Amino acid sequence: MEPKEKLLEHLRESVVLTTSEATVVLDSFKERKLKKKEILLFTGDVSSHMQFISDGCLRAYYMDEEAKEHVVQFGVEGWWVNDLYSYLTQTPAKQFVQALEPTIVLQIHRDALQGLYDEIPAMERFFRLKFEKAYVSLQDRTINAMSKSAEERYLEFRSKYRDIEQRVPQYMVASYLGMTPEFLSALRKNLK
Amino acid sequence: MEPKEKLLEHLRESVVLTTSEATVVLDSFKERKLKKKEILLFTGDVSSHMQFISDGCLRAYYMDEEAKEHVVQFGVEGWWVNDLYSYLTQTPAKQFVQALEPTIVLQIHRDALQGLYDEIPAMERFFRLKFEKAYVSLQDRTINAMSKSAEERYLEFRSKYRDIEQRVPQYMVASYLGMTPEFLSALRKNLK
DNA sequence: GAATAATCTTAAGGTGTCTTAAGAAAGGAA
DNA sequence: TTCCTTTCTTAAGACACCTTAAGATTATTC
Repeated sequence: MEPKEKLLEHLRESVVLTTSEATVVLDSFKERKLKKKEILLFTGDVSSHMQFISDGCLRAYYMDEEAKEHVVQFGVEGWWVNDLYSYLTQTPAKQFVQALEPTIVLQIHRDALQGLYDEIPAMERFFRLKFEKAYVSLQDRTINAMSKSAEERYLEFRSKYRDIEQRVPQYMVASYLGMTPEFLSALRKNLK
Repeated sequence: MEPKEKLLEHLRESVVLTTSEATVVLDSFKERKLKKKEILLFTGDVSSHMQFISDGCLRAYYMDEEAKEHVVQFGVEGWWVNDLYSYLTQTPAKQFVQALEPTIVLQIHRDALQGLYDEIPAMERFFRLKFEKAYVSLQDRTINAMSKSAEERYLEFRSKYRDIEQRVPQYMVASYLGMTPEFLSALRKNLK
């Protein structure tokens, strides 16, 4: 399926759009292709687009003071990725966003999106709903991160995102789950 | 200041409301007073209201399998509290919401809020913006919880929410930060 | 298909945080 | 004021998870 078809289908899972609204919306997005390992957003740049993943897989991560990477988020087809803090506050990003596979994203500039919010109420509703859900699932992750053991977190991740586990390196999963790759490796051994 | 005045001021920090819109909005909220320790939402109940805190202080928490409490969130004047998962999915709440002081909240039923979304686009915008910000700050908390030491988390909490630290028992702060009260106590001793 | 890079595993020793148990201090109710 | 409840502290021993370092696999590139 074409990237923009995917996006439209994705939007219509949550809100109602007329044909003419759909045209306006889709025309606001530009396609961007990324090679494996290519970086979509660099630390220090200001994020100025929202990005819908049409194909492929990305991660958002940051480097701490000791230059260690921490994976904040994965994204696959049908998800949105960004350094949202940078996007919302227009300050330099603290995160990188990087393709882990050949990837296609659809980007909309924040000015254009602001225009859509004013013109097409369904778009404002779409993002209101999107953020509500995102908040709830992030809260779930936070609670897990703080109160569950490494093994429990891994098992939950595996049952929830089996597809992602198979597509990304194990050390990135470890990082996403807040443990060392060595510990995850040992833990996995014990499971079998 | 009157509860509804506070709410209106709060809304107008983010969006524009005409006088007549303001009236419609405020009429949709009902005031509810809570005594210290009173419970606003019980585990097992379905959350059907969004709640704005006009005065006082609350916490949201859940009990794990071993009957230990985990504080998910604090809220003071000008914040919103809820078990959002229960509210959004209309399933039984996993969290309690409890007043930690004599508290006044303004509640709006989800059906009424849905009506406002349809009638008054500024309200949809308000919550879109609210959830964007909430998501970003929760993400910050998640990153901290996963990658920082107990001491760092506590110091950050203290500098960010000094007011809350002074209003709630220390063991609840420990729980919110994902550590035991004993450890927080020891940690604080070392700081001086 | 060889060479190089990326990823995963193993293991020993260390540290941060928890558990348990007890007592001390502070707060609220009568 | 006094009593009872809630909250906070102290300390010893335990354990989950980390660090470091090295070698073993598996992918990627030319």
